[in-house]
Parts: sequence; structure tokens; C-alpha cells
Amino acid sequence: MDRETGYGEQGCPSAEEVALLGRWHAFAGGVRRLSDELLEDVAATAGLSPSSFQVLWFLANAPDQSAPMNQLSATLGFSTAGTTKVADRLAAAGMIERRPSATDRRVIFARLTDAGGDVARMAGSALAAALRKRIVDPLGDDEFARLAEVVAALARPPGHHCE
Amino acid sequence: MDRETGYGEQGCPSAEEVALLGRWHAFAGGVRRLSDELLEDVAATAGLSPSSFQVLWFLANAPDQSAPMNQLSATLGFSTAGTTKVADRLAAAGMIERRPSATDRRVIFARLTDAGGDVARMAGSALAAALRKRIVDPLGDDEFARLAEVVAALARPPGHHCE
DNA sequence: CAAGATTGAGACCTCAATCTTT
DNA sequence: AAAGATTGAGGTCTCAATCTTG
Repeated sequence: MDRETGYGEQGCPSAEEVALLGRWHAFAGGVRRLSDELLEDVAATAGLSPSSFQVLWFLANAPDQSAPMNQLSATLGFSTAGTTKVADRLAAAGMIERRPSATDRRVIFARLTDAGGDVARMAGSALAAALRKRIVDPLGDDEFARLAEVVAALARPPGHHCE
Repeated sequence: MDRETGYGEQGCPSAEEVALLGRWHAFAGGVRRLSDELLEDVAATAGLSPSSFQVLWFLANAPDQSAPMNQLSATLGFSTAGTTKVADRLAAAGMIERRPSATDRRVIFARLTDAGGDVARMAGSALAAALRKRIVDPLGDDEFARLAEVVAALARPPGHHCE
């Protein structure tokens, strides 16, 4: 084990480090490819970007098919600026409408239009079908649930029990 | 169950569909936040974007600290165009050098510079530390390995056994 | 013609200001 | 001052077209 590879000098990354990062890259890369394949199916059906679909689906399951921009930012995990632009595209496509709040004039509500509702249902069942084919079918239903739980728990700062 | 919600018409998303998509959003969102936190630690240490770091790390563990652009595209999961731009930034920062292949004049090799090697080692141990703190510590080492295996297996078209 | 790499245009997000309302 | 939303500038990737080499 000499230095002819040009490594040495100071602090060759230990083999354990290499294995650890390798695992992470396998995981992150796998999730990325999986995501791309799934959303490719959705895009082929409805012509929607991932974030646009996420907003439509959230509104479809929200009371009165509407929610403040604020709340959309939270579910998307985006900055408020990014959320505004997503809403701009959806509004330009006629899938949502903006309505000012009656009680707080700073707040803008995004409301699903009928056309947006149709697209949300179609894209939703397309994604559900893709999920069954690519995940639930090879993995099993409860194994998938466990996977989602583990990851969601990791993403929270330790100490988040109930809501 | 009347239609006053504006839903009905044809094909209300079944409760099973809603649960399925909910699980997926929990999973994908969790991975996204986890990724962001980890790479935030790396960026704070080395000032690197995720894709730049991935290239540096790959080159650091490659024979002769170099690889053809081709191969970088594959590990990144990017188009060749995107890979070119990543290499542009790394070359402008003095972390890699471009060298034409002697045997095939279409091929360009990216080679890690000494400065790039230093950054790769620092960023690598920063990411390894973050991984231990946020994943291996709360989850256990083999549980993490299992997670990576499962996801990587899902991302492959069914029928990829060896290699 | 096919493969490797690059360029330019466009899509999507973030950060830093800004404006309005509370 | 703080909160909600928007705008403009900038970074990162993709697609389509191009150029070179095999």
C-alpha cells in the first residue's frame, strides 16, 4: 500500500467513510430515479410538474378546495417566493383562482377550479397506479408504510412526538 | 353523500388512493428535507453544491483521480449537457482539469487537481459526520444499509440481479 | 449514421428586496 | 416591527440543435 496513487499526504478517507458515503449515494440516487420514473408517468398523463401536482392534490383534499398561499408553502417545503411562481403557472393554466381573504387582507387564497379538479383526479390516479406498480407490488403494502415512517421520523429533529 | 362539495361527477379519489399518495408524499418530503439538512452541513464546510461534491468524491475514488465526462453523467444521473456545466464550474474553481483522451479524440477526461482533492476530503468527512449524526446514530448501521438496499432495488427495472 | 461533448434557450427554484396589512 | 405575498436577479438542470470524431 504505497502512495503512488497520489492520495496520501494527509488524511486518506477511511474505508468506513467510503462505505458510508457509498450507501448514502445509493439511497439518494435510488430515490431520485424512482421519483423521476413515477412523475414521468404523471407528466405523461397530465403534463404537470411535480410541484404543480402536489398543490393540486393538496387543494383537492382541502376544505372548500382552497387554502392560503402560506399553507401551500408549508406542504411544498418551498420558500414563499417559489410558491408564488407555482401558483402563477397554475393560475395561467386555469387550474386555480386567487381570492383575497375577507378577514385578513394580507392573505390570498388559492382555490381549485373545476378544470383543476379534473386534472387533479386524473393525475392522482395515474400516480397511484404508478406507485402500486413500482413500489407496493414488489415491496408489499406495510413494508412501504414502514419505509415512509422511518424516513419521516429521520427528517424531524429528535423530539417531535405528537404534532 | 350528495354532490354539494363539487367533487362527484365521476370518480372521487378513493380513500385507499388518498392514503397511498399520502404515504408517498411523506416519504418523498422526508427524503428531501433530510437531503437538504445533510448537504447544508457540507455546503457550510466546503461551499459546494450537491452535484459538484458528488463529482469530486467520485473522482477522488477513481483510478488516476480522473474519469471521462461520460461516466460522470452516469453517476450523477444527469444529461450530458448538465454534466458539462457542472464540470465548467469545477474547472473555473480550479478543482478539476480537462484532458483529452489519447485513444479516442471525442472523449474528455476530468481530472482532480490537488486543490480539488483537498476539498473532496474535507467535504467527505463533513458529510460522513452529518450522516452519522442524523442517520446512523438514531437508526443503526445495518438498518441504514437495509434502507439503501431496498430503495436501490426498487429503482432498478425488475430483472437486475448481479452487477 | 452513432457516440461524446458542448452551446443556447427555457423551466424551476432560492435569496434579497419591496409593498401592504396587521 | 412582524407577517403575508410578490417581484427581480441569479443558480442549476433539461431539451433541442450543433460540432467533431469514430
